[in-house]
Amino acid sequence: MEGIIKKVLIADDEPDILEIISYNLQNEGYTVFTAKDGKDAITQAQKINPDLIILDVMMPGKTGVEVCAFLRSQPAFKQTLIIFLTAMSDEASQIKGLETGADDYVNKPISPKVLVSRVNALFRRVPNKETGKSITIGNIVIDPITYLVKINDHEVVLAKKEFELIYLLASRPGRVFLRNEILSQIWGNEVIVGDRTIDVHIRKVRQKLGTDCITTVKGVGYKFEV
Amino acid sequence: MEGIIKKVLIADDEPDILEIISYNLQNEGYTVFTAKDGKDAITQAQKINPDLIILDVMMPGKTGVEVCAFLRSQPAFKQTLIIFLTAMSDEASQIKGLETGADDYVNKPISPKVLVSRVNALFRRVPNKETGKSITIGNIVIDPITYLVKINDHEVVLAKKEFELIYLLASRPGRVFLRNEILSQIWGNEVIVGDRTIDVHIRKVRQKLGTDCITTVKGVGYKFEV
DNA sequence: GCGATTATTATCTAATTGTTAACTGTAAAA
DNA sequence: TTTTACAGTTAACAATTAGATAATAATCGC
Repeated sequence: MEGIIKKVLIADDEPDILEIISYNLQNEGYTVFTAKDGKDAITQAQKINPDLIILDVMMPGKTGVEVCAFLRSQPAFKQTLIIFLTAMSDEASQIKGLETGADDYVNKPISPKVLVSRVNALFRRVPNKETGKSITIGNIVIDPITYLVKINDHEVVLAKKEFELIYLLASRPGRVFLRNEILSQIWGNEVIVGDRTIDVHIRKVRQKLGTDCITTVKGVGYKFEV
Repeated sequence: MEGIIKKVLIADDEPDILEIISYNLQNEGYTVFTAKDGKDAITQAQKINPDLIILDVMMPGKTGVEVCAFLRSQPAFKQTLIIFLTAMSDEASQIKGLETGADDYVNKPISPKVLVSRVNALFRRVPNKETGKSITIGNIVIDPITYLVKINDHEVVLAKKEFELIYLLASRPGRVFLRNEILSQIWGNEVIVGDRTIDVHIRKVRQKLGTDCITTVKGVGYKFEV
């Protein structure tokens, strides 16, 4: 059943906005959760693992941009859709917002109907979110919430990049990920790292996991296989 | 190899707009094509198969919305990203635009930088147009996603060039590929390799596959046959 | 700020993959 | 039958690519 009904988390400190957006999205068939500030948004996101998060930029405590940056640094939320909501319509903040990893940026005052259209458009493009859930393949369990990998119930502790690597590869078992894809998914498009960096991480993962579940496809990339 | 450089088609009847957007997208590394009206946009789209189409809504002849609706009705363009550009900022047209199947809707006056950010955001979300489908012919499956060739469920591992060769030939079974075509498709037009290079690769593929599914057409080229 | 962990780079090595060259086989044309 | 024009075969060589390891840099938690 999961994947059919989409979960949307809305974070805004203005109750009115929360209410009107909730109402409109619920009407459209989404399951809506709300958060009243940035910290709350993160807590809730981790609890309910939503398909989409709508973030007000100006919130007390943590701003929407900070929340987005934090979530995007976690493998579990790399693929989660994020829309910014803001009163600041200036160019610079819009660009900044989109570059932080948001999928859309909507200026206030908001037309609820336009927002709903934009939400629909995003979901049309990304039909089923494949991340956020723990992945089980054979005797290996990879859980992005706890950052733990279990092999035959034996826990393996991986560093962040190592975890992101195995999680990415395991998200589509068998599929070859080009080095470029790995770079843009894990390091981002702006960051430039040397050629051997991926290899070194791959090596560490292979070492720690013991099992050789990562196959090299020379000249192409790597893939997860059991 | 394709997949890394994205092709963007821009359709607008105002040359100034075309130019400024082209310039900014080219700077960002995209390959840009332009069309001056709706009809032209469709012709070009079919010719170059772009990854993203930016459509002005108000164009002489066919409007952007009509172009979008037409393209979306064709299987080849179901996955193509589409952004509307428009002076009409009213709610209704925005909703209409998004519901026609557009992925984003940007109001004029356009900030080129914001547009570039939005284009980047879309490509970030839809990174790989799943380049290449798996080919099944008889008892042979050639899958570019996993980089595997299966013969009667028996997996054969090919090197990169070998795989590219069989994939190219199998993409049009029965059709003869001239040696020149093979060279330009797999090696590219700049690279110059000796006459026997293709033969050697063909030989390895034949050897590894066991089955002789590659037929030599003397004086012409090679073709895939079962 | 300090120590520990994690990430990246540099360098070397090993392995694989790609190309060339020289030779052989073969089938059609002269 | 001989010639010719290709393609096939093979092995040697070249180039590319990834693995290993150690050293350096950056980051995190206290």
